[in-house]
Amino acid sequence: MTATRRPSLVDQVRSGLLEDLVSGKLAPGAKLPNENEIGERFGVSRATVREAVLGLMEAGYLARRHGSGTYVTKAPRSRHALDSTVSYTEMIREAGHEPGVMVLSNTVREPTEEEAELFDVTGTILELERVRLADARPVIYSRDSIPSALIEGTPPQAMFRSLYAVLAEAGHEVRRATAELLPVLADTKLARVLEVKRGAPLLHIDQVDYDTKGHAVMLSLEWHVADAFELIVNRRA
Amino acid sequence: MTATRRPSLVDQVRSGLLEDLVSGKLAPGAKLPNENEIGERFGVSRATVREAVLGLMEAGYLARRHGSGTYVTKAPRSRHALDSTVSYTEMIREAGHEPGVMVLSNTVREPTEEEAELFDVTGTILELERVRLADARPVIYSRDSIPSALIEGTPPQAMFRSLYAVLAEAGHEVRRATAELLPVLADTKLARVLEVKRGAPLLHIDQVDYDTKGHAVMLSLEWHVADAFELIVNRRA
DNA sequence: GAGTGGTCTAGACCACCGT
DNA sequence: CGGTGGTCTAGACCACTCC
Repeated sequence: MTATRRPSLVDQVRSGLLEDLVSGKLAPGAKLPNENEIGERFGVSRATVREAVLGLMEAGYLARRHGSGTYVTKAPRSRHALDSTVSYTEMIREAGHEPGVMVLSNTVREPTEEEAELFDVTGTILELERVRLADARPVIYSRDSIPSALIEGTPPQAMFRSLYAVLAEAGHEVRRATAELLPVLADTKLARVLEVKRGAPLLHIDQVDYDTKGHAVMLSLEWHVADAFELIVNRRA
Repeated sequence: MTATRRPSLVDQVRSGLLEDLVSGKLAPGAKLPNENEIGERFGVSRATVREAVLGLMEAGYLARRHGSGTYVTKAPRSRHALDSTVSYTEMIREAGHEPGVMVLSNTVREPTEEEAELFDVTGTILELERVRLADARPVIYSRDSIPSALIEGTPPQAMFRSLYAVLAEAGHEVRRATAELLPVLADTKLARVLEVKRGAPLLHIDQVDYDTKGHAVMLSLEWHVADAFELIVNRRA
């Protein structure tokens, strides 16, 4: 259905300002009008302007300086940042490569002890073993586990699409995730599926995805080829 | 001086709620009073309550459900998350280890091409080569570069403390940072200083720190021992 | 001192959840 | 339907920056 909702006033102001940014009407380093003037332009209150600006600040486009003004950031936002996207398909595409997926296995099995503890629901686990491709080159090997109960009725061929889309359609949209990072060496199996040498450096990511209600809905074990694409993390004090 | 500033009302409400959380008065899964009641309790308006709750949501303690209520998150917040701290000293301490630092070198030199482009100021670069310890075990080797102009007048012995503290005192408090992650293998030098085998897996982090004005103030090249402590990244959709 | 963002209020109406 | 969070307003005063 993808209900077409009226964008909030905050959204409208944010989009309006963003348009000025990408069109170049507001160049990097330029100073924005003050908050009252922006409010007049869009016909909204100052509180609404502030929330819109806050969003653009978090996205890295703007910087506020108390007592001075609001300015356009010089350094453009880093794409495919690890902390602001959860979809690797998107990440690969934004890095300028053609994303692809190869399904190695698709099984239903009993939960492991770790999974039984992690997931609130009981029952079997659907495990998907895949290799992601960037321009036909293997870049990520992953083993994803989802409780079968969460995606009952989803046709098997849907598994070839994004698991996030599958979960969202089943009413379990992923809102946030926790990822643990660990550098490892490629063993024989990983070397084969990722087409690297045995002992090559890989980044292992152990990730748990949570839906809007805060329930764990997917466990992902991933191994990333070292130089496939830049993995960026934005850190804040 | 560390000016003692009156905490804002938002801070007071956030602290008050946080106290209930850590004391267990509000158990995981419990439902909070509605926003008007919280406002009455602290004597503030609903907007103030909402901003405080927003902070606790971003920190992962609370979850709001439209039309239902605000609830205490079940999974406790992961400590030493890579995206919410920039100080490794803190990270090591929170992981339950005694942090330590060994300074390998402390030199002043001309900027590299990359540094000249990155930093807004000109002049020489102060480079600090260090090994961080957790309970006397080497866990991170780092090479930090700061434009000398930014920390003029800082006594040399200050370099043994946190560089973030040094920068903050010089009026360049670090607000955010961008980190690029890359799994690598230990070469001979890294193996020696980190006391691991040659070819051992390491996590290389290439980080740029920015101050409140958005200017780059420090460039850090780091190599982390694989299993020293868990590196977590919180991701949001 | 003039102008900016930072904080806060009191109230209104809307959208969603559960009974 | 009542209760919850989601959005928004109009106005006030404070804190900081810069001339």
